[in-house]
Amino acid sequence: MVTLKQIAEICGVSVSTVSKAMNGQPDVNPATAERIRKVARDLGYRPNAAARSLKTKRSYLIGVLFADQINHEYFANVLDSIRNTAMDLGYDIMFVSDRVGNYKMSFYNHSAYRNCDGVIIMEARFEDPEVVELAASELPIVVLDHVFSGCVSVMTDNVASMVEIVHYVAGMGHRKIAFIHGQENGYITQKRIEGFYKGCMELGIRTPAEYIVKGKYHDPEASAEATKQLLSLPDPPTCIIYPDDYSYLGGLRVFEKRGLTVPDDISVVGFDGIDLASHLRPRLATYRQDAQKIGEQAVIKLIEQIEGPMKKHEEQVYVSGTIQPGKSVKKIG
Amino acid sequence: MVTLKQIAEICGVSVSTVSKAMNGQPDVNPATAERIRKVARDLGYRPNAAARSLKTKRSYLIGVLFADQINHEYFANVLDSIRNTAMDLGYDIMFVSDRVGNYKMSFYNHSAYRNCDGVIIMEARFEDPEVVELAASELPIVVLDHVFSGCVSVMTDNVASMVEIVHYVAGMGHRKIAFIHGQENGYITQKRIEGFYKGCMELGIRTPAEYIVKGKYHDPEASAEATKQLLSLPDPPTCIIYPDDYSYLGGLRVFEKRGLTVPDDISVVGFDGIDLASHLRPRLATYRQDAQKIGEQAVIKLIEQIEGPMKKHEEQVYVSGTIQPGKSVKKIG
DNA sequence: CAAAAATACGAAATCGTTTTCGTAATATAA
DNA sequence: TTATATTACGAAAACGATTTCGTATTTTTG
Repeated sequence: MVTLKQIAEICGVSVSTVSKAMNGQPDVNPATAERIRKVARDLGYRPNAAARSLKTKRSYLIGVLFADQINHEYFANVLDSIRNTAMDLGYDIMFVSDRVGNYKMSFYNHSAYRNCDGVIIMEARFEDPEVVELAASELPIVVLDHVFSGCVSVMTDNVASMVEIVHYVAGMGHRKIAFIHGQENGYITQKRIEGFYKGCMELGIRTPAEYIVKGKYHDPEASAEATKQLLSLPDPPTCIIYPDDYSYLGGLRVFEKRGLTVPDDISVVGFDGIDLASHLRPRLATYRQDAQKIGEQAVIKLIEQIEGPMKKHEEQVYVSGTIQPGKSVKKIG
Repeated sequence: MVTLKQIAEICGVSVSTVSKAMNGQPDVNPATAERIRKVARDLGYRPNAAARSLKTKRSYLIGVLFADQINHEYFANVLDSIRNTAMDLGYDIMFVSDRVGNYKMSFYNHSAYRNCDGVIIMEARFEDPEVVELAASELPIVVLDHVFSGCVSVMTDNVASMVEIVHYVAGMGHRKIAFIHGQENGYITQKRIEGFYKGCMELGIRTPAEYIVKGKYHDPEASAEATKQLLSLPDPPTCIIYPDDYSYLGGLRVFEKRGLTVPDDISVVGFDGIDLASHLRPRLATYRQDAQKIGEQAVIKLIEQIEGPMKKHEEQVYVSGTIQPGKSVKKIG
């Protein structure tokens, strides 16, 4: 491994000067600096992150907290965007776990142990005391799809998105609109339910309580159950909004079994706007969350806290998505 | 930040002794060690990865090279397994990219810069000189779905899996079996094509060249194209094997448009065995790759090279998958 | 031309660990 | 009891960088 010291010896200067030359410090003769850099290049010098981090207390490492939805296309897309943006801005991404081998280590301790400059909390059990500890720590944090006091949050405006969906569906003539929502304890679920009500209210649509049933995100089984429930209502809905695109597969299954065709017999809308939705026939109408931008904002807002004058603070960043029409909603009335 | 020095002062011992106590070295009085550890615990001491790594040349960090298929369910599952296994064994996972900010840095240099103890290459452009450089470096490497000389590879036995699929399909009475394969330049594609031929050969099935058409992995569009091509053959196949489960969606679309029903009019088989396959109706018959085990083996084999007596070497590790029947193949004849 | 300012560099401390080697104190063996 | 072995600890060097501060030299200014 080639070190600054070796370069210094070859160039006949001190280690300090080499360091400065490599970092583009002003107090080194341009000619000398160039000579040093050339030698460094020729020798294949590369800095040592550990040494640098030890001295500067900056690791250029961003921790990412990811519980288990890694195989969810939407989250995967966000993660990918986080990775790309971080890379663009000179940071690396590391997963933060709650232990190191047999040794138990809280999320916060783990992040600190690795000298992470900040952490993005995406997809975690937000009530977990360890997650709360992390959020409340002095580390710069960005949370996705949740709000922690004192932290920056980045997410789709869930109220607005549901309002949009309701408007879209109502615009197609539907009045009997059902909503299968995700886990009730989640922040975004609350907001989406709120948005659903709001949309209905704005349009003067009276929605019976039975039209709002609980399901689970990314879970076709749960959606299948909920769908059956809705279909067996004395006055079933003409349109069902699913927790997300993927879980709609459960509903689809039920329709097929009962000989119902989408959208002729029943209209449906998803959420997320993953590629899957556009490969289904009929194309699934959905609300496309801008995963790319959400990941981007997460990183930008995190680095802002790390490098900028504005330290850790509370802020909500909403990234707008868009209705992606599709053919799964029938025009009626 | 609590350091060994502070603990040493409080306990009235030297830094060396504290270090030894924390690491369970034998040359420290058990009573003293316990006393030190208690103080450390009370103070919330946590080691500093950078300092440790700088001194020991071991980072307990595994680099993962991931080009862009992160939103592919199969890869996501492998990644998840890698993450879990690494965590179990005391390692962290970091993505390795080919630059740091504006500064271009090869995959190898990046891995070395971060002191990665080893790198798992999953899903990369294997012909990329930088990937080749990384594979050829002194760093312990494990490659997935590809073979590099001098490196450990972990993958499904692609020949055997295709043979199994052909046997399965033939066992259902099919003789006219088509295969849409992925990108031809890939190692696994070659192997799968080989397996397909082998299976047909073993069963004395004469497959016309037109039954083997090229498509792309994870790409429904390409599969749609290939499917059309197959269906318009004078003597079309009774069963089509797709590059993977996801890309089958493209085929499905074509069938629906033409009014063909699976499996009554046409039988199909996928590859991967992702959850999606089991949520489709009819359930898609597929070859389930054991993503969990592949990830596990990748990490185990990597750490074996890092810690074990057996240094970097060449080895092929095959993880067997299983046929997952489904209802998409009709019993005929 | 003298004084002040700017330039270019180096010595040395430091970051938080680990590890080697030396040594006093104690325990064991002869 | 003396010689030897063991135990328990510490001093100090090292890992590879960054950074502060001091200083000799050169340049600018009045």
